Amino acid sequence: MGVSLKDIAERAGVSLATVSNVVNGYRPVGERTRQRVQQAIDELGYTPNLSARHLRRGRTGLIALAIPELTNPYFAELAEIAIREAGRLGYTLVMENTASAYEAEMSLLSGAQRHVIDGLIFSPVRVGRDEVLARASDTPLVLIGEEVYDAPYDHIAIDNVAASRLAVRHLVALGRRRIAFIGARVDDDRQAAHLRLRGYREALAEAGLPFRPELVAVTAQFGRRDGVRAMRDLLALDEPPDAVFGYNDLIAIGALRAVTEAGRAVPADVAVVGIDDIEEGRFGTPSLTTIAPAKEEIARLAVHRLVARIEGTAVAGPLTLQTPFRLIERESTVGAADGAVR
Amino acid sequence: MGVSLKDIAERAGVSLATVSNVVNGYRPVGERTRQRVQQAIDELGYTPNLSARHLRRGRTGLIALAIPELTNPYFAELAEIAIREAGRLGYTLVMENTASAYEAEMSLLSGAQRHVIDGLIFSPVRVGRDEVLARASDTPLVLIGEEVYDAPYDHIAIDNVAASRLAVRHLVALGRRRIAFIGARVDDDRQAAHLRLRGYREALAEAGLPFRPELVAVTAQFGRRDGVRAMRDLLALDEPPDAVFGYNDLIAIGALRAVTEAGRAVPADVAVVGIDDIEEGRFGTPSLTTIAPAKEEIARLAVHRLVARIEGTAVAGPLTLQTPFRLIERESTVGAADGAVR
DNA sequence: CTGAAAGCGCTAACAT
DNA sequence: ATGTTAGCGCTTTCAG
Repeated sequence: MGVSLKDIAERAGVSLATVSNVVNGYRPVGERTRQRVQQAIDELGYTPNLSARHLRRGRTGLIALAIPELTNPYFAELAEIAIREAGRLGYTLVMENTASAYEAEMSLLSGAQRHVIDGLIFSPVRVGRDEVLARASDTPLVLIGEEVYDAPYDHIAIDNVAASRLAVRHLVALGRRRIAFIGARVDDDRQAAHLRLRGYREALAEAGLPFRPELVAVTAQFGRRDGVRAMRDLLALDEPPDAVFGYNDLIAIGALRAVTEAGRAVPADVAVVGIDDIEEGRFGTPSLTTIAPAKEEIARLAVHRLVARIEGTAVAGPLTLQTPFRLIERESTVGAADGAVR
Repeated sequence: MGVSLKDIAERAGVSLATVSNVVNGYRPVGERTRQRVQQAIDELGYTPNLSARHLRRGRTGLIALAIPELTNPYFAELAEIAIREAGRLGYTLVMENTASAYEAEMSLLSGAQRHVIDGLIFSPVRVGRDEVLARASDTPLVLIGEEVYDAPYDHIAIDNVAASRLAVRHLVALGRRRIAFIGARVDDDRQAAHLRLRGYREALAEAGLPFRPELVAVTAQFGRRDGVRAMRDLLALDEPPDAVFGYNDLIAIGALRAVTEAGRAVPADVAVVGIDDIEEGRFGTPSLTTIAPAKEEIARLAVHRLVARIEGTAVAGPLTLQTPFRLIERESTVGAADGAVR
């Protein structure tokens, strides 16, 4: 073992409690005592044993961020911010990879990690409102990304319907008439894919454009490959689309690849827009027009809310927080301007 | 608090030790006793308190993966595998973001996380041989990615010199004569960038091509933007390169973007190759030729070696393990073939 | 402002 | 095969 509180107490000639108070600052400590203790700490190189602290406090200092995949840059960017914020608040963040699997999501949700984590930030994919409501665990939970109506949990996300509307309006404004949507499993109306589809339909309706089911492509996952496949199918239609709105940037990037492979021009023949504003989209050719969510804010809010719940701090404001987003126009819809990467 | 061992012991009418043995299996337990205990566990919904276990065992069950940035897809892919492997071995992996900062790397190396993590997998960027050798902490350490000669630690990486040689030979074989290299801080000869530069020079020498200092571009970081900037400079030369070898895929992707922006053709005017085989490179236009390291093997080896050191298991084999790699030819060097994404 | 001591839940050494 | 118990290092009453 290393240096413990006891060692410091002996060295400084004070009690355990006093050392603890110097370290934690719960109670005032006399200036001279404090200095002696601090000196002993420095000399012996003391670091608190967190396991002991956690055992005593009944908390572990660990919070989990459960996401479908770390290799989706959107989640990697989110995770990077969340890790930093958690650290600032004295917590360590661990990543849980659900791989979009129902079992993994349920396991996390129902508290398989009790005694391991103090709280959970969860981005559900397969699990819906019913499962969240039925949850038995009392581990604090913050939801991100998905809409789970009326659940008694904090929920942080962009307004998916409005964001999608904005994306599609942009395509409409460019004069596109046959606008396709590529998303995943839209049959399940609890999912964000459904909300984004709804925004898509609303924007079409606003513009007086008909909704054409054949222009909606369903994918199994949310990756680049899914976008490629779906786009190939769309291009094979008798009347292929002149624009595509992808559920996320990865799907949109896949679509971009498929259009280019097919020898058609972006945006001349097909304009493409996604959601997420991942860095990859800024540097591709063509660069990708996208809806940029306030990732910094989402991650920061999620961590702070969760920590507040864990520590029992009063939390003001509604459970559901909608974070801002904006349209970033790039080459995939408006073509190359000065040619510079933004 | 929740349900503890004691609660189970009372319910099942046995001692604490017996319950512990049912849970951990250290000692044999009679079949009937086991069943009674198991039933109590199920009924009361017991999960072990890890803080207590860790306090008692003197270990936390946490290992850290310290990388320069999670948003570099190479590291995200590595992390995803490492998280999975750690979980299989009963450990939880936490990510430490050094942001390529010297202080952050030193802090981790010198054991600021003592009592928090049982071991560290570390991908150094700023820190070199001297710092690693001077390390005082006794937390087990496994190095990945960088060459730190003669340090008494496990080290897992590809042969950077050989990998670079392979990449540049490929460009030579395509008939390129003015081959540039884009890397970071090559002045420091302890870094991988230096090794990759050496491989580059060796391949040039083999081919009887002169080494031209003006064709070596130095970047501050390892991102796409760095690649763009460096490539712009290279293109501004009186005699611009006809091929570029990027330190990693992100830099190569930035270079790709710069070439395209400048209105030149890839690979006709400039061929581009990187290292890492990140998924992004497979779906860009043009797709990126790259050296693919065995990421699965690197991550798996790193975790297993580290856990072996933590648990004091005898570890066979040398400290330094070189993992395989291979060249993947794509459009950025050989042009579009059938147009299909691999 | 400081000290003494209980006890968080668990594992492992020692008994039986 | 099972029981008893010390003690890991810390925080936090309760005393002084």
